Amino acid sequence: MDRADLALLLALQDDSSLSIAELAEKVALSPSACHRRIKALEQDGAIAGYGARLEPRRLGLTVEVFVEITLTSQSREAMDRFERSVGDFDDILECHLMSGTADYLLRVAARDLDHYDRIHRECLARLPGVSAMRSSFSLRRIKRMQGYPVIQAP
Amino acid sequence: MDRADLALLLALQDDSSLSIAELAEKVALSPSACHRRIKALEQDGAIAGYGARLEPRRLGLTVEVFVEITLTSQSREAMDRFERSVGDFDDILECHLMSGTADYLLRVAARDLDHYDRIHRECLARLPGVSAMRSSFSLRRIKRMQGYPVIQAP
DNA sequence: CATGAAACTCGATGGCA
DNA sequence: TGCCATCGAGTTTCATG
Repeated sequence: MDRADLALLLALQDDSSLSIAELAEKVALSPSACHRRIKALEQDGAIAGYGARLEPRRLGLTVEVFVEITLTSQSREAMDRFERSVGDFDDILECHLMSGTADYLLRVAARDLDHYDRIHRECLARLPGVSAMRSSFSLRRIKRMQGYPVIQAP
Repeated sequence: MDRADLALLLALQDDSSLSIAELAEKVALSPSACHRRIKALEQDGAIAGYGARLEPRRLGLTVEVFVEITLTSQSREAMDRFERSVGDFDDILECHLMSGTADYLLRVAARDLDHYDRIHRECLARLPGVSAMRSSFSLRRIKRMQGYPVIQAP
């Protein structure tokens, strides 16, 4: 994974609709070398896939929520059960096991507050072993996540 | 924006490397109709772009942090200054203006704790008008954000 | 006027030097 | 590894309901 690979990853993360020729120019590589490296990065797993970035507002999603969750028990079984359950609900977009006071951080999107209320009752409230739940609403998105920084190890 | 458009958005968000023919089959549309609708959705802004999903571990990023920030003042000027500053730092991947106790939620990724410490000093500490900052570390990613749910309005 | 089919063109792919 | 030929897919056009 050299400098050219990192440049490729950065360019592809930013815009994967570029043609091989355009990419090749950006990273100062021959088109064929470019093509081979991309295939290698895909096989390697560095590139997990390709997707369209959708505008949530255009999907009618006006509410974005971060939910901090504390479990009643931090036993291995309780956490396993909780994590398996998280996978079952499509309304939970993202989930992290966290350090600090809360145990988990969830991310949820909804059409409006009514819809979020429904998700809260039908999905979040059904997660097993939850002792406390704190929802924080995003009032406005200042900066959108476009991907991860691609930096060279020092 | 009818049912077929939503199905298209969902499919493209999930995997934009599909061919038009494959997409057309998925959404039960003719390839040409499929092509036209995608172009329309791109122009419409529903599709903001296309990108590769990179695996942060493969980029050497082992640390992912959510940072809650409180400002000293909630005046329009203070918030504007803060938000403009957020845009200047590439290390800040995402930023939301939040309801509740904290004012802003930031998302940061780093190679390791040393690296995060450096980001903390050279980037986060330089944000203007910050009165309190609380970092929560993601110990493990349970569920990855693949995009937004595409649902039909009721 | 919107839709589907077919021709065309361009870029991705694989083999070769 | 770079170049070229091939093939397949995206794009445009035209004909049709």
